[in-house]
Amino acid sequence: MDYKDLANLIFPNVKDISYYEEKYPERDLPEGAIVTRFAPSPTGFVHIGGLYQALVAIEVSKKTKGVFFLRVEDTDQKREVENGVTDIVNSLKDFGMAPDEGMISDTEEIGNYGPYKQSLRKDIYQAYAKYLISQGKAYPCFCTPEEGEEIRKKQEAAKIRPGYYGIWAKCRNITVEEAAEKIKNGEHYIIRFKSPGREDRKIKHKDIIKGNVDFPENDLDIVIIKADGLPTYHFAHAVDDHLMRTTHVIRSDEWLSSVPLHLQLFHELGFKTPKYAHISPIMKNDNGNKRKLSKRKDPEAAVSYYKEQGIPVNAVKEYLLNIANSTFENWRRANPDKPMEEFDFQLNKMSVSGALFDMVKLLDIGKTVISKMSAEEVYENSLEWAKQFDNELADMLKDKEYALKVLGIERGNKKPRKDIAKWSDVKENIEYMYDEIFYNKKQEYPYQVISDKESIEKILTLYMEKYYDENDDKQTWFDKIKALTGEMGYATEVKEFKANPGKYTAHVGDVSTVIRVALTSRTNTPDMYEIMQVLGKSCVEKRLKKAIENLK
RNA sequence: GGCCCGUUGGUCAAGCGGCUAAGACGCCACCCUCUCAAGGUGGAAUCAUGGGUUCGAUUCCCGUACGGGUCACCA
Repeated sequence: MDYKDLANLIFPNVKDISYYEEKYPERDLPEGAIVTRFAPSPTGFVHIGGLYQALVAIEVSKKTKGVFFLRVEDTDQKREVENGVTDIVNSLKDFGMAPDEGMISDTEEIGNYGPYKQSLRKDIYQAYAKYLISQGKAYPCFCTPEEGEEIRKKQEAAKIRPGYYGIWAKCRNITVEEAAEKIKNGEHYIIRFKSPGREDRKIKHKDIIKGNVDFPENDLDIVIIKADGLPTYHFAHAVDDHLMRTTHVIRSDEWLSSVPLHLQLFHELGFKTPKYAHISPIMKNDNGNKRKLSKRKDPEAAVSYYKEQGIPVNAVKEYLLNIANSTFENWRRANPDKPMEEFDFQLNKMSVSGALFDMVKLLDIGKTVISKMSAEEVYENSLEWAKQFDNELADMLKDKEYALKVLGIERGNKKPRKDIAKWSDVKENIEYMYDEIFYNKKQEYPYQVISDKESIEKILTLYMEKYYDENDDKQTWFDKIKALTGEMGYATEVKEFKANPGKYTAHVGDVSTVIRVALTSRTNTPDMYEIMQVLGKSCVEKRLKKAIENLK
C-alpha cells in the first residue's frame, strides 16, 4: 500500500486535478491586467474595512483592465449568519461596487470560474487534498480536538512554541497501512498538510504594501480539510486563488503572518504564487488607545451606518480613497470635477500602518460632494434616502417643483452652498421653507442686536408697507433694506458702523437679521433675497404679520 | 511570551542623505458692500527616544520605549 492507495481510500470519488486545471484555464487578458477579489465571510454585517479593501481591489483591477470578483468564504457554518451573502452583495451594489464576476445574489453568480461560494466547491478542495495525499504531502490525522488542546497545554507549560509540528505532530509519521486500518475501523480524522518547512530557516517575501518582510519558514502541519469535509481558509485560499487565476491577493494585514504558510501551500501544490498586498486596518481612537474599528463598539464600523446616515456614496468612497492614497486629495484639488475613476491609484503607495478613522473629514468631503450636485440630484438623493429613513422629509419633498426651488437656493453658481454633509441634514436645512412646519413649530423669534419690540415692529411694518416688492431685483432689494436702515437711524454700511464706534446702535446687518428672524425664526440662513423669492409674496407678508403679532 | 510590522503637527499625510519639513481636515485671527455655510489671506502645531555611519541625518544601521498584527478542525 502506498500514498496513492491511501488517497483513494480517503477520497474515492473525486476527480483528478487535471480536470479542474483544464476547466479553469489561464485568463485571456491584456498584459499586466490584475485579477483580484473581495472574499468576505457571511458572518455578520459588512465592515467598512471590507468595503475599503473592495474599493482598493476595484481600483487596481479597473486601472489595468483586469477582473474584480466576489467570492464568498462560507466554510464555517457555525458562524454563518442569515442573509449574510445578500448583505454583502447589496452593500457592494449600494456603493456602486458590483463585481465583474462572482456572487450577484444569495444564490446567483456570473463568470466562468465558479462556483464562487466555497461551500459549493467541496469536491474541488477534496480533489486537491487527494492529490497532496497521493504525493505524501498531506496525511490523515486522527487526533481529536481534545488531544490537540492537551498538546497545546503541555507546550504552554513547557513554554515552547505551540502548534502541531515536529515531535508534537503525532500522526505525521503513521504508516500508510496504519492509517488505512484506522480509517477502515471508522476512526474520525481530518487532513493535515505535511509541512516541508523548518523553523530555523528564513524566507523572504516582498509584499506590495508592506515591502520586504522576512519570516521563519512555516513548519506547522496545519489542517487543510476539517472534520466536516470543508477546507480551512488557508487551503481554500490556495486552491481558489489558483483556479480563479487571481494575480493579486489584496486582503487585510491580519493575514500577513500567514504568508509563509500560503507560499508553502502554493509551492507544494505546484501553483504559481500570486502577488500579495496586505492592507492596514482602519483604526479608531478609543480614549487615547488606537484600535481597530470594532463591529461591537462602533456603529460606524458597519457600512449600513453610512447609508442610514445618508452620507453620500461618493463621499465615503473618496474618503476611503484618501486613506488609501493620500495623494488623492491633492489630485482632487487639482481636478475638482473629474470622476474619481480617473485618479491614478497606486497599490504600493498605501500606508503601512493603519489610519485613524476621521468622521469630521468624511463629512467635510460629504459637503463638497453635495455642493457640486444640481438641485435635481440633491432632490433625488434626499428623496431616496427619506423614503427609507425619514417620512417627514419624504412628505416635504412631495411637491417636487417647490423642493427644487428650495434646494436650488445658492446652488449651481461658482461658489455653491456647502452646508449639507449628508442627506439626513436636508430636513433641518430646509424645513423653515415649508409653512406647514413653520407654523406648527413653537413660534420663536431670537432677535439679536435690535431687540426692543418697538424698533422691531417699526422695522417690520415699514418694510412690509413701504419697501417690500417681490418684483425687485437683488440690488434694488438690498438698496431698500439700506434705505430702511437709514430711516431707522442706523448705519447703512457695516464699515461705517465699525469706523464710528458709539455713533450708531446698529447697522444694516442687524436690520437684515430682524427681517430674517421674522421670516424664518432663524438667525442664520442662506441668502435672504433668494429665500424671499422662493417663499413668494403672500407667504412673506403672512410671516411678517405673524411676527408683528407675536411681539404683542 | 515567540515571530512579524510600524512610529513626521490633534487627525490623514508628502518626503527617499543637504528643503524656511508640502498639502488636506480641524483650530485661531483677519478679509469678503445682510447673517450663516462657504471662499480668500495669515497663524499656532510635527520628524518617539538613545547611540552609531556620514562633512551632513526626518531619511541609512543598532538598541530602547510605545503602538499594531499573529500564534484554532474562525476567517
